[in-house]
Amino acid sequence: MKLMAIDGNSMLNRAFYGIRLLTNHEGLCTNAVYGFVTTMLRLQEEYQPDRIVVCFDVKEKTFRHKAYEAYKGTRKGMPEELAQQLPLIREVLTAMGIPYLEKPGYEADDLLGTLSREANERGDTCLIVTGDKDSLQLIGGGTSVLLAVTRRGQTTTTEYTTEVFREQYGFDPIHMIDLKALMGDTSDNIPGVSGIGEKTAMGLIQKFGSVQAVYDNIDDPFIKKGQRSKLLEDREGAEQGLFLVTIVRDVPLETGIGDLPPMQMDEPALYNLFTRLEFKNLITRLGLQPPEEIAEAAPEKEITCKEVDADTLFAALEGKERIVLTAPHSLAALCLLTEGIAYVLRADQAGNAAWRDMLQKLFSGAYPLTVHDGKPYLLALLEEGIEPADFAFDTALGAYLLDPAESGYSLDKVAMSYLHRELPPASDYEAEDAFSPLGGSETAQQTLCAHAAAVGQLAEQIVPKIEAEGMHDLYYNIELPLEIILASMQHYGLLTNADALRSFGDKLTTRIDELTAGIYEQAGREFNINSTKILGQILFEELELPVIKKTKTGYSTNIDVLEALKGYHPIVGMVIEYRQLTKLRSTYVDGMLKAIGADGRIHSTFQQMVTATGRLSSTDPNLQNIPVRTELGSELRHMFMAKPGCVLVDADYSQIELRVLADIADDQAMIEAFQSGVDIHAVTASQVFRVPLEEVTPQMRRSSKAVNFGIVYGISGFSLANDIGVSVKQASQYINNYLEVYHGVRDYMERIKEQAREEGYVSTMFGRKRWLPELKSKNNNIRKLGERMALNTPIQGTAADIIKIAMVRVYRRLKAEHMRSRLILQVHDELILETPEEEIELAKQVLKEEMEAACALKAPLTVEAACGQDWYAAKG
DNA sequence: CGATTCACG
DNA sequence: ACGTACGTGAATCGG
Repeated sequence: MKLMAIDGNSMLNRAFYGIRLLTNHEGLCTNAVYGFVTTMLRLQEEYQPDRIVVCFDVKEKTFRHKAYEAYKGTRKGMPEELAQQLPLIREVLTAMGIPYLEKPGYEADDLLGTLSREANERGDTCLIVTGDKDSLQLIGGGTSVLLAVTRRGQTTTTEYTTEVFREQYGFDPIHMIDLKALMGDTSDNIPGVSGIGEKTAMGLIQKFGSVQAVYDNIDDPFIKKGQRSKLLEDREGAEQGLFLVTIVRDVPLETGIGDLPPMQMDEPALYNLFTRLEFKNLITRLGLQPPEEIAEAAPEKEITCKEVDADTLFAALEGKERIVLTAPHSLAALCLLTEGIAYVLRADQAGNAAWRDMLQKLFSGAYPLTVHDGKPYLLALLEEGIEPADFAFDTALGAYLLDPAESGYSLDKVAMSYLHRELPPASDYEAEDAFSPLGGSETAQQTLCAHAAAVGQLAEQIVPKIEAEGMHDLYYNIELPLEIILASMQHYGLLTNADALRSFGDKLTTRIDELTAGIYEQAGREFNINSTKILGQILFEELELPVIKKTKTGYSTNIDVLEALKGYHPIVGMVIEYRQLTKLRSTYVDGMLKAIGADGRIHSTFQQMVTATGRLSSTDPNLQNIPVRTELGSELRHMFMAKPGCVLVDADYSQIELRVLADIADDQAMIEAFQSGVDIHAVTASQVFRVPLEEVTPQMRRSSKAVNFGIVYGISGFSLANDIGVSVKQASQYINNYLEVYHGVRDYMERIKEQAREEGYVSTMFGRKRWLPELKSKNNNIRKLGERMALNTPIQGTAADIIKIAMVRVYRRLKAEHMRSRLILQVHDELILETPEEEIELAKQVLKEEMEAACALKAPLTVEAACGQDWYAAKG
């Protein structure tokens, strides 16, 4: 028989430090357990042992230890994130049917030693799995050691037999004890002979074989004088070392080898456990099935795949309640799945006009299409001049609402999360020639059908979950209709003046060249100004300017630091300007030029499934961070224009987040402040400083404005102080005064944190949810971060909901009134239309009305609209 | 590919 | 005693 005996503590440690922290939804750390299980499975497969047993340390603790540990909140020397995984691994082992041993007063080593001895005496072989070299002494007589090394998250093992060990160390494994006894080990509290290190000890044992033999031959000329005196001086260290290092091999065990049961997985239990731990790929790998009734529904349904023409298709789709659509984004082919039959159509089998007619009919809204990430299809249709209707359901959007903090909602990821299945890659059908008459399109069709089946199964799970979470309205009235609006915004794009952009860039370059020369001169040499590392050296080492702040890799050279250094050296001001100008040139001038399409317009991508709060984001290029705060930067906005005969109409909410806060917190004082004054920061100042509105100084207003912002983010005195340049004490005083006046806000801050802790999530006014596992973290900083998220997310998220509602309303109103104005941009609290000149007034009115009516807050929303030939002018 | 910096709301 | 404002995306450096 072959026994595999695993050092549980050593392997857990290895996994914990070798794999980045993983947590499940609830914030439970799982990386060590995950690494342990995968390593164990791999070894089981490779070595095929007849029995596996895992040994753990249980250190006896004195009362004093306990008190100390309670104070520290952790086990001694063990991070909490690892400690909390100790009970988990026992649960996993139980579910896997793998026995484990622990005995108070003995270390895992001792149990391994005893088990291996017993095994060898019975004539069985034993494989010890550990990361601890001390165990190498156990090799021999039928026992070998698999020594584990973890690199880049991968644990590899080397099998040490007597021969392998001898080859490497030059002595027998049992003398590992002697080696360690001489050299000692501070981390294990083994004294060793002081002054004797690894090299010397190794030489001595190789020559003499054991500690005893070394002392028996202490006068041997091989031993150098210095070493001899050290050895003689500290013989006690060696003796003690021998005792401490020697693994006990006769622990009285209740369980003998013969009693060990073979591994027997309790699959349902393991399924549940791995589901809780979110070990999705282990579920797949072990082929675990959900317990009982779901197990019946889960097996992949056989679907039939047929290539058909349009007429056959429409006849088959008539009256169906759900039709799943998959296709390459080019729409070169379509796969429509309904009631177990997948119909495939290919553009190359139809005439151009016929294909277009078919698309028009299919996407007209007459057929309830379910897709996964529909925006690319909508975009392709718009490019064909076809105006599609909303989809009936989009599983990607659903998955996003159910957990907006995930990183990406590609079909393969979502299928993995919900169906625990690996799908064939979309590249099978996204490839340019996937449906060319020549190419082997068999795979493309099959994958398309397989994906359709997966989307269908996803919908079966996600549709009811959206209902159960109370997200029906959020989903069907906000997110789903928004998809096509975003597609159309991307489709229209924003007209951009490339020539003006280039000449602005040239202007920047001229100045950048001057600055570069000036900076080199001041530094006394040429260097890469863009390199923070070198810039740091120049400023803080060569020019010896005071170090204000450090990053974890070196000196910080960010704008706050540079501003603080401005008075010290003329180079600083030049660097500040250099930074600003190069930023403008590379990110904006060059970046935008690269993005201008053949039609002279920039077609950004509006991402609907990225942010954890519900906001949109904009990429390739990002049009939501075009400069505005500085005079020079805002000039860039001249480059974004309306086409001839049109203007840009820009409408933005005034203080939407604060109004949302006033409403959510139901803070009377703040609601009144909004009702009474146009200048909320001044009104806040007047209330916080208890002076009449007329006597509010600019300084007071500035402070109040910073506090207003800070509150929304989950303020601290420290950060506010940093922001407005007063002492922490002073800043904390401001916050206190503020919360004194706005006690509804103070109550909200407490309430929301507590609620979030209890429920594990926060939600917006419209039912958007964000899970906050951070609140359960043992790490104080992470928990604090979680609290700030709990505070901020309902505010930022509700504001995001509101402007999304406004977008849907504006889009529908423009359509209903047959206007030619088009929504082209959204910047979080701002909407921009491209509007024919004759519609300007109407467009402003539509924007203002629909945006203000999007949500009736106790502090009512107000919108300001302006227009102009370009974005600069339209900003009012 | 992570870290740093900086642009926006 | 310690670290410190929410949410994004892009460019750049350097290991």
